[in-house]
Amino acid sequence: MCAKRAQNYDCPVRDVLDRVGDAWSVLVILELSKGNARFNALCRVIGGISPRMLSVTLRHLERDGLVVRRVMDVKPPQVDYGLTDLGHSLHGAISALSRWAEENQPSIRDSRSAFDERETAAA
Amino acid sequence: MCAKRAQNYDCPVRDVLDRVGDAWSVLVILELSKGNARFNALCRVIGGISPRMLSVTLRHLERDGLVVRRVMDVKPPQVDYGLTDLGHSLHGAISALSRWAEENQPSIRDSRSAFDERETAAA
DNA sequence: AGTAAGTAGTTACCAACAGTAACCTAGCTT
DNA sequence: AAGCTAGGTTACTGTTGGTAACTACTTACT
Repeated sequence: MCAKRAQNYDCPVRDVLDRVGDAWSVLVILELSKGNARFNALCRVIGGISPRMLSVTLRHLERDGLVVRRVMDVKPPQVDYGLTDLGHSLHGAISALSRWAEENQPSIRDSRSAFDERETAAA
Repeated sequence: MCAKRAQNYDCPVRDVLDRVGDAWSVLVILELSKGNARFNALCRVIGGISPRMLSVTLRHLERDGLVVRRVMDVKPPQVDYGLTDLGHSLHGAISALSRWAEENQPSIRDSRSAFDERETAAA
C-alpha cells in the first residue's frame, strides 16, 4: 500500500481491496476454503507461487485475521494453515465476485480486443 | 499486470481482480455510478488522484468495456465519462464486497493491531 | 492586449514493492 | 554422509504505480 492511500482515507473498502486485489491472496483463500493445508502443499497446488510470495501472502492474511497458522507438535514440525470464520465469510463475498467474473468475462474479452484493434488501427 | 500473471492462467477472476484490485478503478466506478462526469470533475471529486492516474485508470476501464468516453462537440471540447451496462453490473458486485468490508472492518482492524502487538512484543 | 484559469490530458522521472533465485536449518531416510 | 523433505529467509532485480511538471487550446477578466 502506498503512503498516499494510507494517509488519504480510512476507507474500509481499501482495507479489503488491499487483500482481495492481490491475486495470490485470492488463490490462497480459494485453496484453503477447500480445507486446511500445509506450506509446501499450498506451494505445490498454487501454480507458480514462490515460497517467499506464499510466506508473505500467508502472513498478510494471518495479520488480517483471515487465516490461522498452527504449528503441529510432531517430530518434523509441520505447519498447518486454515481459514478463520472471517476468512470463510470473505470467501463467500469473493466467490460472488468470481461468479460475476465468469459470467462477464466474454464481454470484457470482447471489449479488450475491440479496443486494442482500434488502437493499433489508429497507430 | 506482471508477465507471470499474464502467462500463468486465463483465470477469469484475475481479469476482474486486476481492475477491482486497483483502488482508483473502484473509486472511479463508485463515482460514476452516481452519474456521468467529466475529466476534471472526477479529478476534483476523487481526492488525491493525479491527472495521469485518472487518465490511465479511465483508459483501462474503457478498454474493459466498463466505461464509455464521449467527446462532446461543444466549443471548448468536453469529454464525458459514464458507466456502461457492464460497468453498472460490476458496481453491483463491488458494492456487495464493499458491504462485507464495512461490516467486517472492525474485526480486521482488531486482528491487525493484535498481530502487530504480538510482533513488536516478540522483537 | 495580456494574463489568468479551465479544458483534457502527456511526458519525464523515481521509488517502492512484487517477484525470482539462491540459500538456510533441522530431521528423517538410504 | 549424501540427499530428501519440511518451512521458510536473504539478497537481489525489474516492473509499475505514482508524482511533478509540462503541453495546447479556449474563455474570461482587466
